[in-house]
Amino acid sequence: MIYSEFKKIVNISKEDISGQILEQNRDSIKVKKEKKVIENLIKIFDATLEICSRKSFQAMSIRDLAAHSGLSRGALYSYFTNKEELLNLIQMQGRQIANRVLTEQISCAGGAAEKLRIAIKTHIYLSEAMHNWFYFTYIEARNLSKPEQKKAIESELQTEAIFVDIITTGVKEKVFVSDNVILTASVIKAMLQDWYLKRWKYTQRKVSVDEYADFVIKVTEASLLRKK
Amino acid sequence: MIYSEFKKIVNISKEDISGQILEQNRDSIKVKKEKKVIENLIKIFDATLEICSRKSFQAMSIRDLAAHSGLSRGALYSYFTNKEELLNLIQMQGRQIANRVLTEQISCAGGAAEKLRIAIKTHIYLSEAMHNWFYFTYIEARNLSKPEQKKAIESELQTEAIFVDIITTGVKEKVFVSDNVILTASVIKAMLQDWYLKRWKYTQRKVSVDEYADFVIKVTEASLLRKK
DNA sequence: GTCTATACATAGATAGAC
DNA sequence: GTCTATCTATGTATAGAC
Repeated sequence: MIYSEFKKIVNISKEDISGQILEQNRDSIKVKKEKKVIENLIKIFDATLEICSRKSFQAMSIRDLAAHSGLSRGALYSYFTNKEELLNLIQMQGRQIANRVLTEQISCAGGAAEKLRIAIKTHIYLSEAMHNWFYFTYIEARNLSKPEQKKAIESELQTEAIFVDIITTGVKEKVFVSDNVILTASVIKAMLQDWYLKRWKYTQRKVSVDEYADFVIKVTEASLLRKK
Repeated sequence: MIYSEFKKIVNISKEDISGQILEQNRDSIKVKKEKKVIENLIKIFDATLEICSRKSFQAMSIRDLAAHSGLSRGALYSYFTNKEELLNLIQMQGRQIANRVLTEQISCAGGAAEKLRIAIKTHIYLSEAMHNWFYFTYIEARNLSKPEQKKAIESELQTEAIFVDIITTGVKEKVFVSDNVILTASVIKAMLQDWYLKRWKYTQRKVSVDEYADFVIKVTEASLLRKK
């Protein structure tokens, strides 16, 4: 799998899942024509994420969003009942895309060592293809409502659990050595997150996605594959 | 060095540096009595960081801050000219404390391998002792003015440079093996930051500061000390 | 379905009393 | 030095025209 191919898969999921968002939020979304809704939801989400890569969600006014999305302030309120709900919709959409792509990709790997490499690479590719969303979700997490916060934490722990599973299997199969599987998974996640949290740094230093992914794999394997 | 000792050093620096903050901001701070200023600045900073561990700086109103700090809204404006300046003061104070303690601690180490262990442990201890500040600075970074943002980035890169230096020395002395010193330093930083960014997770799992620090040291050494 | 105009709330900042 | 009262700006959300 090369990155450009990967990006296409993500974009297809994006339109696809905007349809699901409509289904799941029929009551808040006042516009009836499905085609119109999907088209405008994508406009609204993209504009929001673009603005929020520079300032916080709270600092983004509805006036800002209207200007950037091309819709008027009034029209925007046909797609969500209030600003907080917009936040929730974006969370929902992103999580659904990320989950789908991640599980799809990982399912087709063989042994634990290969699974680990693919999981790392896929996660980094994913956060590259959906960079604004990953950054947004991370940074806005504490501004969510309590129930939404809970969902975000669950999603975070679920991703971590994927790594815990892979490593545990690897230890059983005696390809990995680890005396603390959970901490190992935690620091892998920390390294994965750095890619989207400090993107300015890596861009500036011309570190490519693949270079970073390969490096994380190397560090991880140095720890897990080592002989005592 | 054990954590409880370390914490005392940080608290002494805190009062100490509030005095410096006053010197450096004589024109914005309208209150004249030095003792009063230091006392109230600490109240204001602590209250701000406490509130901002739960909501964003923008979401914190001056009314919130007045209630939590014990000062009235009017009185607060005797210590800063506007809300943004309060943000800058807190950045300034935190950076000065962190820099002082970090350089002090690292200076007294021997070889590269020991220096690396001490640098990792000190950074994690520091972010534990000043947790609210580290979290705040990270999460509010993009809401700073351009010049303040520049300072934050400099400070970030400076910390990274400490690790780059140590590793480079270690490679020269042939105690470390690394084909990409900068990426190695980057992922070490990522692991260090996870301690204060995901503190809820580690608290919940009852992972202690020392346990985490030792684990990060182990992962790092597995990568750097490995035989080809 | 989308627009413009506007009501209403919140929050930063200041003035003047104590 | 600190307080309360208040001015003013900004931003969310809605109503009603097109």
